[in-house]
Amino acid sequence: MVRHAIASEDKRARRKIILAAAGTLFTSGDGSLPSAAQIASEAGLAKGTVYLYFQTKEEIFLALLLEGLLTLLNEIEFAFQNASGTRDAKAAAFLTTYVSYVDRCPELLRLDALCHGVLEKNLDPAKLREFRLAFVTRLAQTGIVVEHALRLSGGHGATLLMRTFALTRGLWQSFQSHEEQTASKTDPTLAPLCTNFHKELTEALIEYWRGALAIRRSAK
Amino acid sequence: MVRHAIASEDKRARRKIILAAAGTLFTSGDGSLPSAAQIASEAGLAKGTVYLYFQTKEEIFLALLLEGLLTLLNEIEFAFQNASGTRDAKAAAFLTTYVSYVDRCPELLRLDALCHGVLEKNLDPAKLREFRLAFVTRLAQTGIVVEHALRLSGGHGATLLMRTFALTRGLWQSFQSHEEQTASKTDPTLAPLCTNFHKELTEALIEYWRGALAIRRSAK
Amino acid sequence: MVRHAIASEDKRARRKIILAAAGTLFTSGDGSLPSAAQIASEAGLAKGTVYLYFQTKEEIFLALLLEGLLTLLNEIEFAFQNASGTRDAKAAAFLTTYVSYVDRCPELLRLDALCHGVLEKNLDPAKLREFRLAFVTRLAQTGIVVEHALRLSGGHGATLLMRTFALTRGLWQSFQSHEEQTASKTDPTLAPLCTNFHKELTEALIEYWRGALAIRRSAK
Amino acid sequence: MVRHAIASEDKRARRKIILAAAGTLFTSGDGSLPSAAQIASEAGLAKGTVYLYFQTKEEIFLALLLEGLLTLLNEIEFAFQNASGTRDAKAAAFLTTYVSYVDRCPELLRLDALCHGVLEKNLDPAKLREFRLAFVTRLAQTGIVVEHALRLSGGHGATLLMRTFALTRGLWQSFQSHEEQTASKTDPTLAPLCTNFHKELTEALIEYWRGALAIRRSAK
DNA sequence: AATGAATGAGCATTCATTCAT
DNA sequence: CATGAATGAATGCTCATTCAT
Repeated sequence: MVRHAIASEDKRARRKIILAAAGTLFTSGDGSLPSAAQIASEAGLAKGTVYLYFQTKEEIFLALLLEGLLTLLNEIEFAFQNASGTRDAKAAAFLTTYVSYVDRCPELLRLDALCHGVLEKNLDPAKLREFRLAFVTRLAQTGIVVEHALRLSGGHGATLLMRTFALTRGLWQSFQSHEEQTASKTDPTLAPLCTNFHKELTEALIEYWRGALAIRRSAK
Repeated sequence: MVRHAIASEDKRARRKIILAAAGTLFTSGDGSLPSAAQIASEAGLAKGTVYLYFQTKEEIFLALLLEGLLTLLNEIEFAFQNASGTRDAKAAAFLTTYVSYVDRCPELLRLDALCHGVLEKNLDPAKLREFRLAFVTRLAQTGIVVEHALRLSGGHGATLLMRTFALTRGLWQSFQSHEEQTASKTDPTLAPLCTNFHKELTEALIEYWRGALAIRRSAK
Repeated sequence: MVRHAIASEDKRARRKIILAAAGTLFTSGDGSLPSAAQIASEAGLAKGTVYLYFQTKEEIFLALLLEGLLTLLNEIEFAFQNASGTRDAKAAAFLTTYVSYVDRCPELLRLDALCHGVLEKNLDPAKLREFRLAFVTRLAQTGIVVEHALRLSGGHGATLLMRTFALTRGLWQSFQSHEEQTASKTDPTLAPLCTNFHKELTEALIEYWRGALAIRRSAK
Repeated sequence: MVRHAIASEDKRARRKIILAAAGTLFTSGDGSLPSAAQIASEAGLAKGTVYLYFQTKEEIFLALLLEGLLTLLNEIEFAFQNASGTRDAKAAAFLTTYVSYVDRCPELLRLDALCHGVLEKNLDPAKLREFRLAFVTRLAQTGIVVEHALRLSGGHGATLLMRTFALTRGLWQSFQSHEEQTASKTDPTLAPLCTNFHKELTEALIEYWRGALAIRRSAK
């Protein structure tokens, strides 16, 4: 039925097809990981074929998460390369771009939230290390771009981004399961949770960045 | 075999026993939720009995999470009530206490991480709302204590705490799965992730609080 | 809460309450036996109390089935006592009455169908014998009335009724699960099953009685 | 371990193996449906494999029931094709054959009795319809053979068979649970039920057929 | 007698993964 | 390489019944 993927470029292409299928299903799904059978079917492949390209189902989603995170770092880098003006202006411009992007990719944060406690469970530790290495390597790169743009000292760029993402993830998880509910019925008792995520994240990041940059500056 | 819990105080006691059993198993476990059978056995009860006190297994752990969060809020409140000195001194004292506490309760963060994607899955939405309401109510209370201590205006105390917890959760998830590995094999390439969680959290929170308090002050 | 049933008349009354509750639930239910908890609740009693009056849940429904069958025999007897005219006229009159009655009591046949394969499974054999004895005793009685009315020889009345009920039960089970479906969608391919139960039963019984009476007559 | 059933003939064979295993267990069992695990084990397959061929456990037994019914219809058809002599002679010959066959296949009636209230419970309605359609289609076919043999008008053959089977089922259920007991302890008080099933069924069917054929004849 | 808390046996089904073809 | 048939581990929950109060 399906052409064999002989050349390694074909292999990579097939991997992409599987990832795309998994992504589509996850995005439109209910939050749980789609089954291997569903992924295969969506990709137009047999169940066994999927396991020729990934060792476990979780590996697929780890790859998907990595892809999402690298894209996010790309965006960040791009935002800083185009930024101009004072340091604070650059930071402000970045935050706006960043929050918008994150807000448009809820599935990234949904997947990220599953990483701890679902993905981990059935994942080769080596693969996990590989994942982290790839992420951190890219993060370091982007960190340098940030350092240049904001005139920070070495390593501080990556740290800043890391904490920025931590705050993002943490807030998203606080607000997440909530969103659905407030959509239908506004419950005044839950007020502290009820601001929407976009606004909340913006405010929190502005606070954090102000503090972080103030310290870095004064530290100089 | 087992005394019937007839008085409502007896019932509450039995509930506690179940929660304690679940907590013990989770803390010493591998990160997944213990089975209902294990919990019952650990509690010295029959499986069916557990379901007289909780509707689903997940409900047990939601209650456990709530308990942990409320205790954390207690600690926070206590820390602020005993704090003295300038605003910054109080904040610094609090952060020290807070980080120490959090560092001593990794299971709280482990459980919290499961909430999204594992607990949610098999949980009565009403129970979830109840959980959030209880948490937010208590959070608001503690928020007021914080406001008094730091002379913040209304609502800012709860927000501050919420974001503090978000940053905590987010960072913990970044560092978590990592800890085990660095314990055994130190891998220099993962440097940005390798600072230990305690130090990282402290630094990040200092940055965030500086920014948050600076804004609040200047806003006045 | 509830008065103790001291006198044995009270006991019988309570038994009736339980039976009535079980009957109500079964009639309005989906075809499966209501749970012991439901019955107790419907009867306004505690679960344990029900087991003071019946040894197993199935025993309740066996009693209910017996009640229904005895009532049916009552009706039959009554029909024959009031019948007049030729033997065939009496038979015809009886069949009309009988079919109408049966058609009005679908729960009796529903319960009867459960007897084999559900009730039996968890029933004290002694109780089962008791049930049959009570039924057969009463059947013999009614059989005699039938014999008088139709001038049959000894034992033939009961046999006639037994087979009449067997045909009823057998046809009902053929048509039963079917009824619901034909209600919504008439499927021409199922034609042989599609006549309604009332008509089918009437025709079949007329055939059977004609044969049975012809034989009895010629046998004389 | 097990050869993969790839060709569709292999698949059909495996289906048969499962059905045979289920049949064996049911026949030698206590009247309840064997567990899925038992069936798989008896068939020499893994539990999961069974579910590749049937969607639910109940579906297996529905298929088994259908098989039994179709075989019965085969027998009937065969009996009539070989019959000769007057109409009554043919009928009498048929009844003898029929009763003998039925008496040899008690598990068919046992399974049939479960259909209402056990099988139905966990069965896709579509499957149920499919089952009925298959049965009725075959019934109509056999009905035509009967009509030719007995010179009945259209549709009466199927009806006759339907009612014959209804009477069979109904009587069997009356006598069934009884058999075991009378085997061990003969209880004279239950006399009306104590004739054995074979004799009772024969008599009842003779009566019914006499009536049915008399009517059909006179109707002409 | 009445209560309702405690018990624990019982089981179909899914689905990630392997491996025969 | 691709396929899809085979595998079998893994488990929450119900509910009839008992028995402490």
